[in-house]
Amino acid sequence: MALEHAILVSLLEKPGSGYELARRFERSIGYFWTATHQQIYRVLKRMEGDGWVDVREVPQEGRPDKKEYSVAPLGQTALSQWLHEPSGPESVRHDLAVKIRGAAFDDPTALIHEVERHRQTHTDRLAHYLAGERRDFTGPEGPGPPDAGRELQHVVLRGGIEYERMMLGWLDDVLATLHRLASKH
Amino acid sequence: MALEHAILVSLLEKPGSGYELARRFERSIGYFWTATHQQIYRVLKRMEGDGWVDVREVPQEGRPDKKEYSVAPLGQTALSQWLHEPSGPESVRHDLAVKIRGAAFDDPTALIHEVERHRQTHTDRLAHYLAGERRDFTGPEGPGPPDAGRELQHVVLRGGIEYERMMLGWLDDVLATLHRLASKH
DNA sequence: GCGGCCATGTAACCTGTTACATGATTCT
DNA sequence: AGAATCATGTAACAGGTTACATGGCCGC
Repeated sequence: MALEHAILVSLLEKPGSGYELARRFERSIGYFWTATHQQIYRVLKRMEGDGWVDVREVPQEGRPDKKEYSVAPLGQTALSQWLHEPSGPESVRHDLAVKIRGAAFDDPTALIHEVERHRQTHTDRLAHYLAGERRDFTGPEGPGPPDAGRELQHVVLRGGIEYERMMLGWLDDVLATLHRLASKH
Repeated sequence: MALEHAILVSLLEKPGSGYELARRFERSIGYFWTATHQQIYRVLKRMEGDGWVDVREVPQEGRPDKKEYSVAPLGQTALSQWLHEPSGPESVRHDLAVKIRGAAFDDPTALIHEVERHRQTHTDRLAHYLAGERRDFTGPEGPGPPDAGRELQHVVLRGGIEYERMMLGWLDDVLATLHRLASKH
């Protein structure tokens, strides 16, 4: 399992509460690892029990108090160990591909709207990624030391961007195929 | 959930046993939806109880008897209904991206081997997909009616091919980044 | 007053993974 | 003799999803 490790990475980048982690899993990290707040609270509690993270109660004004988590030495070790062991092939789950093959036994044209909907979400995400790239990764690299973290975050973001571009191209191919099938009958 | 639906599509393409389905989930269908045989037997039993599939005991010589499943009318209806409802955004799980961001807090160069390993599996898969495309989707379309099923299977395969190409490009980018970080210190 | 954000959780349930179990046949 | 393939399953556990629950503050 790797949710624990994703949380460790996020907390190393910046300590925060379960709620804040949940928000991050809807944004940056969520682009390659999804998790709900229930899942996060559950795992965080286990990690606390295992001594992977430290907790600090932070009283707040005007809003509920929060528990700020940060990575403990044991967590560092666990992460390092995980980084050094090979990870298997990722399991894939593409509803849309199943639907496209299933459409052969139903009305293929009925899928056009669904595919267009997906196309829209990928367009939006691409725009969002590109905005993030412009915001965080343009300008001079600075005269200081080359920031490894920054470079690595950037290359992951580039992966997201390429993924969205690939998907848009493929979805156009899918739409063209569906339209061809529609006109041929 | 869509494992049920993936099974329905597979059985519509060709009826078969649980074992045969498990094999298909290692090949063609497995490219966009993974499942183990245990999972398949469990779900198949539920689908049988729900009247989505019919079973036929097939005695065999020289090998164990098998149960051949095929889609029942209720299953057809269920599939059709699923095809017409929108599906949410797919949940993503990319260990490698987590590891890359995590590498900022460890030794980034240690990841090089892991990334190269992934690169190799993607190279292999691409070759495999391309071989499948040559085998199944070359030659004249034939003078007969345009086969919707064939066209749709092909467009899904093209998606797989584009995905692998994108991944190879990105992994090269990742490797270049890791090497750059390694040389700068 | 209503909806949304911040913040934390519990409980039930459904899915997915790993390990174990059996047994005949075919190939090397 | 040993390994691989065909064929079906059970059991235990880990991980993920959905629904429910609470409660103050802020803006419209």
